[in-house]
Amino acid sequence: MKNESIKILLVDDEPDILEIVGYHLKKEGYQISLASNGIEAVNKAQKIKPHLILLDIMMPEMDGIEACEKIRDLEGLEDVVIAFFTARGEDYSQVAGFDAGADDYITKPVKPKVLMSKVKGLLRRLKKKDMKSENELVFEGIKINRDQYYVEIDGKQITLPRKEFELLSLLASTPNKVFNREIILKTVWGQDVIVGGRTIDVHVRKLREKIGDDYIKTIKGVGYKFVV
Amino acid sequence: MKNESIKILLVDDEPDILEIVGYHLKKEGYQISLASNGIEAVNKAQKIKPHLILLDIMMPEMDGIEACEKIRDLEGLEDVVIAFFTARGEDYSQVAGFDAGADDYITKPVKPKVLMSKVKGLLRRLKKKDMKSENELVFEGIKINRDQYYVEIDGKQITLPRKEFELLSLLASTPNKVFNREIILKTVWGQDVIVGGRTIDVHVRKLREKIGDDYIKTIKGVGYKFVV
DNA sequence: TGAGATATTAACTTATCGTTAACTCGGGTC
DNA sequence: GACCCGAGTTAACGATAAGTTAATATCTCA
Repeated sequence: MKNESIKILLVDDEPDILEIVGYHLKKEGYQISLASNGIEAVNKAQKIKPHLILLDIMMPEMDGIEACEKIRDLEGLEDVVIAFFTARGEDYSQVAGFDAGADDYITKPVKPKVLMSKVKGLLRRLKKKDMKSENELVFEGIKINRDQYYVEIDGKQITLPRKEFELLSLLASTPNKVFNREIILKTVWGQDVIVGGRTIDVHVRKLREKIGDDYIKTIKGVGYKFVV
Repeated sequence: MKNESIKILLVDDEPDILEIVGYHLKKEGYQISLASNGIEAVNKAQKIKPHLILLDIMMPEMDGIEACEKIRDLEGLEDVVIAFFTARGEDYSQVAGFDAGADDYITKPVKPKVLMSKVKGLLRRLKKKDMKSENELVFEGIKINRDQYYVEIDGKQITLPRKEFELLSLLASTPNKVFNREIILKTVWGQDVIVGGRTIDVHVRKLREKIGDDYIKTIKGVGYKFVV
């Protein structure tokens, strides 16, 4: 996931903090939203579904702990990463924070560089989670999941043998692009494997047998392509 | 979670440190494992799946930063808490450490009392997470409890030997994901353990014997996956 | 240390997958 | 229409991955 598609919600009642921290985060390309109290934070979190929330504890209206609990209960925000800002010496115990569902603590004042790498670290967890489900190609009527090694046709799950799966996977990776035999061989079979001239055809046929004739189209004299 | 069931991996190239810090941690009841360089650290982390790793930065073979990155990428260790030991004045910047995925820093020399409360603080995060899921994977007809090391099939409790349990545990940790033999070996057996080609199969067979044939599916030429 | 449990290996079987070979089909060209 | 070429089709064969079993090694714990 690129920084540009990552949303961070920054919550603090001191405008100075919002400005300076926001500035640094924006410079890295993150999408920043701001809130200056707990109620606002909960509302914005609900609305924009951020990936990461940096939450001051001491705030008017609703403090960070309470906001954190509320946010954790919101629909669709189970996976958001929440970190508390605490001024060094504030006597809120970290225990309360972790109990409320925080993932980390950042002590103010914080050097920009340290902040940035903390943020990166926190987002790392997120990325891993995302990657899990990211390996999925979804088209009308067909879904290809590379992790789970299965294909779903009109909602029915089927399992393909390895070569067939890899062939389909390759073609579907860029729909409509024609892959010539050479490229297919190199990618699915490997650099220097020598196979007969009809091998690919046979696999294509077996594939079509299983997923239907509609998805793989032959371009005579050129190669094959995946169409939706 | 009780201290007795918490595993801490302690990594430092100075035997003195290992001994003294290890002593204090043991006194608190934690399970301690030791390593004296980065490579060893990665291997042990893989194998014993500690909850917390205290990692020296300056080490021969592989430094702490690199080890930290490697560990973060291991299967099933996404949630381990990692803290760096740094000698005061060492010029490794904290930024590099956080970038590598560290959760905290501890500056050597450290007073036992301070160390203990740091450790407790770090483990607090863990507790929170653990309480959430109680480390229990629940599916239709099967329940896997990693803390208590037991499996329940249709309400009947069974006990699995270690390897079988870990294998099941790994597969079930992300249902439907296909784990290839390499990953399975690395995770269940450890980095560089060399075993014959049929070892995994045999364990799978024994597992299926006990939990039934329905949960573990073979994807020929790829690996195994857990299905519900 | 020794018994019982657990893990690994070896040797063999089975099933599935990948490939080939031989044949067919169809469109384009002379 | 005869010929050619690229692709489709089919079944059969061989390779390879996984299953199975029993024997052996290793670990664990009293």
